[in-house]
Amino acid sequence: MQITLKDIARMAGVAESTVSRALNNKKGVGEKTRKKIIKIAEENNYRPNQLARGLAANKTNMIAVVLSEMDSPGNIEIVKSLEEAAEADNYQIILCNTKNDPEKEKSYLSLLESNQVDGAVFIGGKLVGSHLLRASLDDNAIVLVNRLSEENFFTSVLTDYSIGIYKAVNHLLEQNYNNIALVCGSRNNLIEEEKISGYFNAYQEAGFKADQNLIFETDSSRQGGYNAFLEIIKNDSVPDAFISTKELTTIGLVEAIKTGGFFIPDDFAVVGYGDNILTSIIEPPLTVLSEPSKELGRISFDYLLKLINDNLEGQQIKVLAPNLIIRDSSISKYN
Amino acid sequence: MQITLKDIARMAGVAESTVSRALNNKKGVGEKTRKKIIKIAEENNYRPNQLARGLAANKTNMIAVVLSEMDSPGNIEIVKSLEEAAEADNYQIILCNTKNDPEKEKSYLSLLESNQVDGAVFIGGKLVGSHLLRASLDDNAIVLVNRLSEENFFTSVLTDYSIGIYKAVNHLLEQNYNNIALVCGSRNNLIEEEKISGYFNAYQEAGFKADQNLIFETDSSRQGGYNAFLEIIKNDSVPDAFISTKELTTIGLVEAIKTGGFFIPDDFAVVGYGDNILTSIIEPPLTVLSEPSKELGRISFDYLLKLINDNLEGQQIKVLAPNLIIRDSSISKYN
DNA sequence: TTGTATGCGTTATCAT
DNA sequence: ATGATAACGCATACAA
Repeated sequence: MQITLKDIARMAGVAESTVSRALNNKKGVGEKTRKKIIKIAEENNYRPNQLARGLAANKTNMIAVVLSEMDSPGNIEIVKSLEEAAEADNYQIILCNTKNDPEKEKSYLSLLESNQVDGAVFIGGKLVGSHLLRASLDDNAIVLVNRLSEENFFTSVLTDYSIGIYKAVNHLLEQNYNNIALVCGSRNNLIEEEKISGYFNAYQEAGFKADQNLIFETDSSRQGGYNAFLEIIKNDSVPDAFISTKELTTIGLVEAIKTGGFFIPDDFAVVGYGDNILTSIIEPPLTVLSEPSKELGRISFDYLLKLINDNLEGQQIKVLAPNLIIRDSSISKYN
Repeated sequence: MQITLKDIARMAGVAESTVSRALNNKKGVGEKTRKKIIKIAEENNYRPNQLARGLAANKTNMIAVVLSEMDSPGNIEIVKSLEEAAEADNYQIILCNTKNDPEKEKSYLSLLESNQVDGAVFIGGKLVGSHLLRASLDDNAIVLVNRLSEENFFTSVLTDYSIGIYKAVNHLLEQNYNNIALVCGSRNNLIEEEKISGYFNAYQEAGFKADQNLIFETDSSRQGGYNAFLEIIKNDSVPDAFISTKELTTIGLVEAIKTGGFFIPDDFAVVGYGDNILTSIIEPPLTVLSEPSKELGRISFDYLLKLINDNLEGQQIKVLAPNLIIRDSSISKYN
């Protein structure tokens, strides 16, 4: 059995409360007794029982990080960044993978409701469900990352996909690609609608007419991107460029193009998503929209911490713009 | 404030202990009262406070997963698999990233000592330190994954790197590559010694003489692999094949070769490490040693669960062999 | 400065 | 079958 406060108190010949104060650096303890207590604690490798501490103080120093999917390098990057921020503030992270299953999300939410964590950040995923809404009413500390919804009462940190796609389309138009296909996720997700609006905005501003038929929905997997290409080239009007808006979709799309015997950017230009190791090693080097993963992680933890400590007034929404990193895959040779 | 057992008890007009029994499906509760209690609990969205529960029952249903590095796709894969296994058994995962810092490892170990988690699995990393040893004496539930050391008292799940490298060398020799360079990590890690022994074994068995000078140490990063190649070609005797034993090193190595204007496998054959998306999209398709990540995760959780429940007698060591997946990068055209 | 006492929300051991 | 009560290990308000 572990050694407890009581044991230390007995050994030091003082009361438990004194030990508690001494070990938590609270004032009201004589310097001599404090020294003695700390010495004894160290000698015996005393570790406060965090459960008891949490129960008494109503604080666990743990947060839940709820991931919609673990296959996305960007999401992992966000988690890494969150972990660093959390560690600096002495917070532990409980990792939750929902695989986009709302039921799992609901069950992980009970970590909050059962006081196991002080707060939670939800990364990605679909619409906010009623379970999340209720959690917000219960005044829990919740931050949303890259998740959008109609009734959003939550503090959020978002990537501005609209401006991102806008930049990408603009760039492609400048390179004289005019039939730009947009490969995105299911439109029942508001985030995808954002992308589409950026697409139309860019076309409109440039004075071109966007073609509704060049927008393709697919799931966010590698296979999804692969299949998307196969579907697209079945069309009457074949595009001359692709914008892929998810990380793995991008990979699959490029593979499909190459497998089909086509060349990038000669036959098709490609703008992918995510400045990660994948898009940096695939050939040709890919022009991508780069998500500010580090910032997303850091800022969301900042917000969460403030929410936990009641230092955040009202709903905060931070929107970060992705960068367009231009590489070979979108540079027309006929310019 | 959350609703508690006491509240439910009051509403149902029974004692707290009865509520506890009813909600935990323990016997000794009348069917009618049980139904009534459950109904009230559900109506009020009651969530047992896990801290209190853990404190009383000395069980948290949480485990720590301590990662030496998060940049390895294989490690992430292990975590995913662990998460699935854990979720099935109603365990939560606390994610800990040590970045190979022994101090951090030590601090994460206190999660065990402070009763915050029921057990911990350590993935990768260097030698077992004295802190871990002490933890083992304290009878904590600990499982080691892909970590080796002299004084190893721990239940472990290991990849047999020796046999892996052996297979790789054998394969390359068969393809008539005779000067095989081995790129591995620092030899102060026993796991790396394992690799080297596999290398020598294969050479010896084939009746060839292995060249000590063809073994190169580098860190496990992409840059490490890149630099390794640059160093190696400075040598008098240049190899005709490479075996890279880490995931990111593999990527860097291939990049260096290609950047140098060389071709794979014409100028150099390459056997990489890790059957992940990276090695599947890099060109040419890479022959790799495939680590059984899924099994590593699953089995380590199995062991851990048994340790927690005192169902594991003695020290268990499970060794899994990696597969050699042969693709273009190691197939000689002159065969 | 230090000690006493109480509570945090459960589970578990006794009675009844 | 049910209830009263004592732990679990700590923090904290209050008393001394």
